[in-house]
Amino acid sequence: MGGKLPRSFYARPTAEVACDLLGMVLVRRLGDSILSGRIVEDEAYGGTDDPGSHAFRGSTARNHSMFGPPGHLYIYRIYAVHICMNVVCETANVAGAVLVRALHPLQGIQQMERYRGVRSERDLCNGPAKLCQALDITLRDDGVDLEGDEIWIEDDGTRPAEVAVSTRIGLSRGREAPLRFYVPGNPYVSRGKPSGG
DNA sequence: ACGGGGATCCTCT
DNA sequence: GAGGATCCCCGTT
Repeated sequence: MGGKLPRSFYARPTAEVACDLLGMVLVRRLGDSILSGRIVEDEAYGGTDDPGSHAFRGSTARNHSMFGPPGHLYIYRIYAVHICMNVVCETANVAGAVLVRALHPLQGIQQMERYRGVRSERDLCNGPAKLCQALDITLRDDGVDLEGDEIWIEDDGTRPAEVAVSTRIGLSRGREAPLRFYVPGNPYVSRGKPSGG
């Protein structure tokens, strides 16, 4: 147990945070409702030294949050349609963020089904854009502080039985780096295929 | 189960 | 002006 993760948890090397986030519970408060799910898959993205990262070419208007203080969200739109959610790591002015890729739904499943428009529990949060839709996380949440009371991550004492590592999914550059972490055999992991190297 | 294509628009070159 | 850290739908095995 330990409750809401403090900023110090995020103020570490990004790959280390990505590994440690497996098993933690992402919580979204919407009014009086609580939606939550356990993180079963994520990826680490570095700074100006990581060609697969949005921060590779330095700070811009879009990736600004990646260079900010740890423990905040970096949200972006992808393929014109979808939203992805990242947790900012490292220290201020050093870019680094963990892309949350899949959740095992826990609380508020009926509400997630409404936001997603699907009934299958396994399809609610098994992809980075799916989980944002399920938890009603939008571009307006870019920069949100995870020490606040809208979105946060908790440690409920549960740890994954096993952790596996692979290359990241969907990249054309930075494909070789083994920075994707997931719980092998977990049915809520996304269907994407690692980019390989 | 797996794979290809379209949607659709903002950001940076 | 090109190209996405994706999803969904529709094919074929």
